[in-house]
Amino acid sequence: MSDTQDRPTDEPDTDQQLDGEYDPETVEPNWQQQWVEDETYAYDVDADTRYSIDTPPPTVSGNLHMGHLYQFTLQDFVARYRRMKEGTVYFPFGYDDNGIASERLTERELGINHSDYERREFQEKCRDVCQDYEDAFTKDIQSLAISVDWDNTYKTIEPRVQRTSQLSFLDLYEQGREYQQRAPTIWCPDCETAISQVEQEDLNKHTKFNDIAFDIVETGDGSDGDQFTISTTRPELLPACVSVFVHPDDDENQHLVGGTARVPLFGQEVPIIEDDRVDLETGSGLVMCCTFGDQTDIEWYQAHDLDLRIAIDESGTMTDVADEYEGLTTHEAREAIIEDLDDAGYLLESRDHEHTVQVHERCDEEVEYLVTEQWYVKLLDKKDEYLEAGREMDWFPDKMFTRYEHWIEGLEWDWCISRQRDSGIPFPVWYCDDCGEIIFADRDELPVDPLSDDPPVDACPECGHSEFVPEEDVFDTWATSSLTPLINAGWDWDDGEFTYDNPELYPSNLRPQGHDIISFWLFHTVIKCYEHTDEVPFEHVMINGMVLDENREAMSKSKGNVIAPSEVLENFPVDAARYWAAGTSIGDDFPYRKGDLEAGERLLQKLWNASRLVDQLTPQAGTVEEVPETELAEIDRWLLAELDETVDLVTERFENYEFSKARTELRDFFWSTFCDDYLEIAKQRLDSGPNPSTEFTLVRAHRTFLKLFAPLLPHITEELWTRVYGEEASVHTSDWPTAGGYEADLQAGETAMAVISALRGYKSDNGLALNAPLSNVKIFGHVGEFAEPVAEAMHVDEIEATEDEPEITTEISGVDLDYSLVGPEFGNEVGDIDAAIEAGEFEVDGDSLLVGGEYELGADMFEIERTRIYSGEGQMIETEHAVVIVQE
RNA sequence: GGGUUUGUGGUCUAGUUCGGUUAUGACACCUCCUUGACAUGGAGGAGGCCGGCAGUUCAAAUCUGCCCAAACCCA
Repeated sequence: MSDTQDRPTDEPDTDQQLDGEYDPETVEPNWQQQWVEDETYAYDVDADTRYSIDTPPPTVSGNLHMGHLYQFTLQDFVARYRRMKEGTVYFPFGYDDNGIASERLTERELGINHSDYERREFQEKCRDVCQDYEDAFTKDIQSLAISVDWDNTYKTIEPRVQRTSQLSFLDLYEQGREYQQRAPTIWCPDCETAISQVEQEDLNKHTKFNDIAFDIVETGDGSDGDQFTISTTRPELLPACVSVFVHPDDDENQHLVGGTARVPLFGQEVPIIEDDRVDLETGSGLVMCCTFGDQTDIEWYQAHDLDLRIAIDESGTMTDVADEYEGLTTHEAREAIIEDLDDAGYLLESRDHEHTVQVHERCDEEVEYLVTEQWYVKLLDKKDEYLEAGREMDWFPDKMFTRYEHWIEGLEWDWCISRQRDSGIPFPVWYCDDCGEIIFADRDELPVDPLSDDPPVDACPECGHSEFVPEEDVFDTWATSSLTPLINAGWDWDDGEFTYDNPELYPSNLRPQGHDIISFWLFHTVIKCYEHTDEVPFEHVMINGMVLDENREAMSKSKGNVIAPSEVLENFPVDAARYWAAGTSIGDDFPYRKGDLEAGERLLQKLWNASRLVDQLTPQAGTVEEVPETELAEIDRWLLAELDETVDLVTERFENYEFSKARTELRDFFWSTFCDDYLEIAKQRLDSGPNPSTEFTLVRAHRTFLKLFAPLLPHITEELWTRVYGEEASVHTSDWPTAGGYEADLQAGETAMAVISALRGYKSDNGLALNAPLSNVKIFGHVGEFAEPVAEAMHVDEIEATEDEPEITTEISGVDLDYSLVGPEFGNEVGDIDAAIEAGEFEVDGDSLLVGGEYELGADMFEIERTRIYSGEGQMIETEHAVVIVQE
């Protein structure tokens, strides 16, 4: 590392030149601290224009990973661009710390179980554990230069958010969008709570497929019968068996339908019924129905009005229905029952089997289906409306809308929002102990906890009874996190109506999030906000992909391929990591790539060195005077005109969240046009004394580059902005650049740059130093006023440029056809034309081309390809639009 | 099992909406060059016929169909 970097950053000195190498190790942490101290990213309520981002609040469940780094960096590109473009940005930060994830973290961290504590006590422990993680997380986010406004943060467990969440519950109930029902529910026996459809996922498990004999009590048609076989993976459900099903096409077992069977060991007699939902391919073709083993059991239970036999309780323990097995866990009961079946001669076979089971995504425990009383939000009756709501938002990339669409189309359950957990936001609800009437909290009193607060009435309005039972359940965590746009806008209830602290923040401009939670966070947010406000919560939705390892595989602890951000940042500057993150196509999964980090590091070095040169060439950089366009030298105007195009292009890229293209196009223009070409020219022009036109151009271009790079590379641009120009205000709060309306002969410029490039190649090929003089160069082509700059940059003594044809002999070597014109005109004769040209059977006749004596092609359809032969002094080089003759 | 998305040189990627001449760029690789901002630089080179097959067309990476592979979502 350089030892010349001990300059204090708080004393900008415009006269002091940049020197040495860029030292991100000290520069980056300095600025991160400075930005937080200066509140550089504070939201300005009074600004005329603004942009708001509904930041995803991470669940507090562990440490920062690459996904966080990637996702928050993408959001930060938008935030920084918009802050410069619009003036101010609302970029808050939240922690989602009220759900099962943080409960399980607390249990893990402290080695405790929630059921051993009072709810209050356990909640306190959760808060403490979460607080530590949140503090560490905040530091991490700051060290990534995420430009969050740290004055606007929230936690989903804090009282203000609890109030919002309970308010939402009451409003949806009043609108008739919620109901309470006792029904089969998806249940996690490990977490001991109801869960919703989205929280379950598939898992392949090894298990045993058991063939069990059932005694026939009587057959359906009175024929003889002794036993039949049922294949099941879940023998512990035998006590809950309420019927046996036969498929209508199952000829072999048709005689059983209408009969009765006896369940082994438990003895209950159950009906044998016909139903086409039986899977003929699996097992014996006969299936037992238990209340409940899976969703089909629920359907059968409802369709055939079967008995209810509940053999498993909330904790996955066998009930008294299981007779002697009562008190065993389901796993223990399974073992015991198989053994006893075997002893009794009812177990015919037990074989290995692999199948897919539904598990709770948080703990991988197999779900059960229990009949319990739960609260639901209605979804199924408004699918079409919610689809339409999704269409009202702009999706980036738009293909991600399909996921939202399919999720809604596939919905089969209303949303169960009650959870039997400790850490969460309570339902603001009590029940009359006598008649069961539901008593809701007053909106003005929220937040309430029915476990410690009294209901708002002394007597039941229905029956007059004065004893009440509190609702003990808490909300599903998504019931609260689906309100983030409203939390950000300060949605509240005051004086009999809904209000906003910051009405300008709703709807939000942008919802950024991963594609994995479209069906969780995005869907639930859209429907809840839509029901509360009658409008969709977002203008744009930006969906990011997942971070993969270098072999394009998902990072996971079990694969051991997880890369920690801290590991990356030990070896690379944050700006380099951001350069990598900008390499994505939005929505696609994105591999970690060391090469990109290295390329980012090189760009930082290039930017630093180019800035050093600009700084050296323009001693008065901070105070350079604007030169009117009419007084600018042609070459300077050309650079500024090219820059205009890049400004427009990069702006459009940011508007469309095309960070990868913004990065590539900006880098290319900066590196090849500005550094390779223009700086070389400027260097020579300023060599011969002061030149206001070039100095102004250098400064204008350089300042523009710093701004364009600022969203992607916030540290180095800030450092240069301050040091080169002595600016006191941050580059990140400066205005986004706009095109200056410069006009120049871009075609001539392009040709001239190609000539420079060709001369550079000539010198390289001929073993000459780049600064070696060339005595004479002739350019045949349109380079306008740029011959002189070319001569300066390439150290040419004498240069001549002419648009005349070069004084060389040519030989026709072929014909290039414009197939977009020739094709439609000649159709399937194109093959003949090609063949004739190939055979040399063509001649030029004035403006047209005669081919094979048969076809006549117009002037716009072809171009004659010539080989140039030069035998004069010097050497000929060809570029696309010019021929150059060089003499050393 | 169904659906969605993706499949371009060793790696990553542009181009695919509205088919059209030599398929873009970066990283890695090879050769040459100490040039006074930068060797984390510059010049040059090799490497792909666009997952596979079939079709439409004068013309297909680009359109259609089928197949294969991967990821995700849902059964």
